[in-house]
Amino acid sequence: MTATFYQNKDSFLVAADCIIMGFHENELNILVSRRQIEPLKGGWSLMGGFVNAPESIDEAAERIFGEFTGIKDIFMEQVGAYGEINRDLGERVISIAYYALVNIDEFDTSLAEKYDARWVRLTQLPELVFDHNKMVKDTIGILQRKAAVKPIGFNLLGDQFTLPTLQSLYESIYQESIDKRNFRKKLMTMDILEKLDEKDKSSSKKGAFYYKFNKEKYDQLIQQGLHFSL
Amino acid sequence: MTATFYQNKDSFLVAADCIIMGFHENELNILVSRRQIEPLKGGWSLMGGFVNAPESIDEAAERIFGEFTGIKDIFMEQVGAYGEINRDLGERVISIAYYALVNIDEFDTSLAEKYDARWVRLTQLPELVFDHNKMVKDTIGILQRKAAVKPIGFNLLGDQFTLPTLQSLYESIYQESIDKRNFRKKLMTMDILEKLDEKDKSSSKKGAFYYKFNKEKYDQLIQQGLHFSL
DNA sequence: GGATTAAGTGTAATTTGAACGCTTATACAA
DNA sequence: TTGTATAAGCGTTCAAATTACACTTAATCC
Repeated sequence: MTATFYQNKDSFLVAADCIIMGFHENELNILVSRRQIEPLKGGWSLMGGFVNAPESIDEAAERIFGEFTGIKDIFMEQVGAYGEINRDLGERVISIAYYALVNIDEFDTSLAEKYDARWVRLTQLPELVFDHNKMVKDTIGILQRKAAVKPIGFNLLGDQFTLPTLQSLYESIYQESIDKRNFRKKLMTMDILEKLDEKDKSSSKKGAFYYKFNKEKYDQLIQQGLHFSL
Repeated sequence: MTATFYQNKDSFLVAADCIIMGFHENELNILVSRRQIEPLKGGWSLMGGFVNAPESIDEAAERIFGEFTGIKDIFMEQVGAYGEINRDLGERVISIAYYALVNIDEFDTSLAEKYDARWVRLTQLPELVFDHNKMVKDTIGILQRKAAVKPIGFNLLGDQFTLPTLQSLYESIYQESIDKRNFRKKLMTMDILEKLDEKDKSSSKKGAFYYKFNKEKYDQLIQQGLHFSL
């Protein structure tokens, strides 16, 4: 392909880096891997790859995400573009960061092993290569702001979950503890959860009822002017 | 420069597009220009240009902003990366959008004329080339969310302004009317404005007192845990 | 000095958010 | 079988924030 309109312009390698987040044992986790190539081969890194010509940047991010996880159809949004000249020690690369929220329990670890990838607790995130720590930090900011007003947190859970689990998810997103009764009251007022008959007894003798997020009801209430807020 | 680490990877033209916003006659305005080059030469367009190799993407955006306005040191933040394959009809270009908030009255129009640029009311934005309307829409979303919790709106005003003007600024950002007394009460509670002795009599016989945003006081109060909210 | 115009001001009612402790269901051990 | 231990589940009170709402004032112009 030759330039037909824009000539004598510089061109750049463009990468997509994925901040893949999960929730496990009451903590947010991030998937990191050992970098496979030089420079900084073996360093802790986000999942990344180069954008190819025949794909959009969103598609590239989805492809890269799929390569590392085997999962399609996931909640994924752009964080932003990172374009400092020397951000990549190899050569000039502009990177577009994306974050994905996954249900860590449905996660197939076999692919991850291939890339020497592992989940690390957000609170114990190691130093990552290049500007990847900044990407993670920016992601957390987005997550904190967005989870408060959109029901994106449910992407981190299976399709049934208990209220104690949901609460601890929000506690780990906001990094602060929440009053149990106030939290439940707010949820019940919004009326977007469906209570199931089954209980999860793995973490208490009494057991906690499972709930489901009712997306149809949520959409309907939003159309009626409800504002999600947690 | 030859690739030393990353070989056989596709490279891309990268552009920066600027959503330049001002506030005039109680309305948000956006600077648009007639596109100077093919394809779609003459179409309404945001201010844009290609990123050059020796600059970061932020620097490119600042340079392009400066070329069109002559202004340095402006409030400018990234909106995001736009990377659909055919978003630019010329050839494949990945664009990083930035928005800037400027004081429209200090604006030098001579440079703008050179590029056939003009301010148009946000409510009467014409159809722009490529995905520029989407960039504007995304910017408005960011502005609405961010102006509510950070004092970025003041960038759209001169360093002195009246309360009626400030209120109408927020009304045009949120696209809804605000009660005068409640608006003032909230501002006064935050205690971040400094009342001046002078009045602006251009829009009423009584005249409205000028105020200044006190950044030092604001920073200090933020450190003490105050949350800006309007 | 009377009319016009937008600026400036306070209070009551409602809603929202924050704080707080006891009861219940179940498993497991004695 | 009874007792004990554990986390789940539940309601009320108080404070704070938000909303709704109407008259007075300063200055200009005629």
